[in-house]
Amino acid sequence: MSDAVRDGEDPLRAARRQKLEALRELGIDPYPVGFARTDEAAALEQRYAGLPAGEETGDTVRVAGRIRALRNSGMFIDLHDASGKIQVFSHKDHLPHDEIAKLRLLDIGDVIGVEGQVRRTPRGELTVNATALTMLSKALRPLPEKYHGLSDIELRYRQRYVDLIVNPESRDTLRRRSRIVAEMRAWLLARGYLEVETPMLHAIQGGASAKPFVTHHNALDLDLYLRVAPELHLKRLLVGGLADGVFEINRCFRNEGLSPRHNPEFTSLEIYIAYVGYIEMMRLTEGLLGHLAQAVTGGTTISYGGTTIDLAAPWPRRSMAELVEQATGIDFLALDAAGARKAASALGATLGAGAGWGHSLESAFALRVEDSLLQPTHVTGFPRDISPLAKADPADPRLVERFETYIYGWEIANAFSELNDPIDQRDRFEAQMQARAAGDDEAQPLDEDYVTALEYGLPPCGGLGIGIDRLTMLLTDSPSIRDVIAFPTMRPR
RNA sequence: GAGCCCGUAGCUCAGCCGGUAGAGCAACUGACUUUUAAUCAGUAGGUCUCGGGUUCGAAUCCCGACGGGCUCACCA
Repeated sequence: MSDAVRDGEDPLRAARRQKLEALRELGIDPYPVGFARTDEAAALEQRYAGLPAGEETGDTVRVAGRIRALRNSGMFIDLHDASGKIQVFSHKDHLPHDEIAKLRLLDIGDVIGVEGQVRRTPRGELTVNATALTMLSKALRPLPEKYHGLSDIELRYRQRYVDLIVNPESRDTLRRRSRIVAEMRAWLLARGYLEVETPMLHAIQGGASAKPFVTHHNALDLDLYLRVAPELHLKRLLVGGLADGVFEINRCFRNEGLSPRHNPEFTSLEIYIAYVGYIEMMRLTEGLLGHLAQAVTGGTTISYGGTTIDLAAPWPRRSMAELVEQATGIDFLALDAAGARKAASALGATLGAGAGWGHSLESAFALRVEDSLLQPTHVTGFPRDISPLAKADPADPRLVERFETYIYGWEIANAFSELNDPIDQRDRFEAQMQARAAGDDEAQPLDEDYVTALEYGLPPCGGLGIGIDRLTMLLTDSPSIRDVIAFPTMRPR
């Protein structure tokens, strides 16, 4: 009896441990260094696409991957690498006797290297006739069932490595996410914008209305916030003239509830471009998202959850008040703060202590309009009191030059003409401080240094933020944000 | 934070108006040897998430905890 069995280890793992020991007794290192492979599965499939069934080539290749299936006692092996599948044929006609004996020590899940000649079987499967098998990594745990795979949602997220091995859709989604970020970066760099990195650890939270995570720096004996947004630092770089357009693609952290559309850490693009206003940012949004859809799905018409969404530019621009009036018959622009509050409450809104006219309008919008904006729509006319970093609308002091782009009822982009008047900015911060004192713990505190930066002169600029996780959900038709995050936040088990 | 639902073998699932568990795949033993969800015969594998309660008896009913999903609230 092996140690494993004696220790009460699960018998499936014990069997594999015994095979591991058997390999070692044969003088085989089950975890050797490297393997000089010549080809990936997909490359072979492509190169030998014209090879007729039943034909042998005599071309020797070396492939490597994970055993996903063993048939006929190991005579046929499905070997999967990152590019695809290649079949391995282990027959005594090609393999020495002692190699054939080693087949008994192989398990589904093992990573092996194979040298052999390429052929296509009479049944049409591209195959490597193995002349040598090399154990590259012995797997001690069994893989999930071959047909249904791993469908337990919790296990898929907790053990993403298993999910990725057995579920091609999971691999595809995360690869598309990578592609989205790469294409986004390339598209922005091609337009001359500078990619930068700004602090994750903030002494003062700012840049968004959200609850932060707090951490502590020991040497400085200082509480720090994980950033809720990079906005204020990016605009400082614009003040400094580092470039006329700067962007950052990076993580933000918000200490809020989890849901199929919220993960405590998420990735956003934020970009600030000097000498343009929010209208230009609409065009940028349309251009960027259209390009990404094209790159990832091959077109600008996508399908999400059975809904067809047309991303072809231009997208309609509608003001928040107009949309709310259309949906409810209530013209918030004709109401004062008290009237708006009453109207929003009548629609079912629960408004906090410090809620003003803008909060009421926004609540009405969220309750009655948001979900209906399935096709891309730029929503403009945002209230000033919920937009402390946006430039006022010259035509209506209650509003700012801001828009949010809604797709499938979700806020996908948020942009404005950035407020660069340091005196106005200080007033806005002070209003936020009052809201904070009144109980709004998401109101943004005054960032004295940011105001100082504005006093040196921030060029007029447009800013834009896009949530990459939700965008990826849309472009990959993923029902949960956890599907597009490799390791979503989970409660420890 | 609230409501609803879920948790049975490594995986996918049956069993759930109470009588202490089954299948397929995976594993093991053997057969077969051009298969591809290989096939055939056999074997083994379970604190039924955990803790209480009701009961002669609980996977099953009740309560609580833990973990997960969805919805709502907060938010992107």
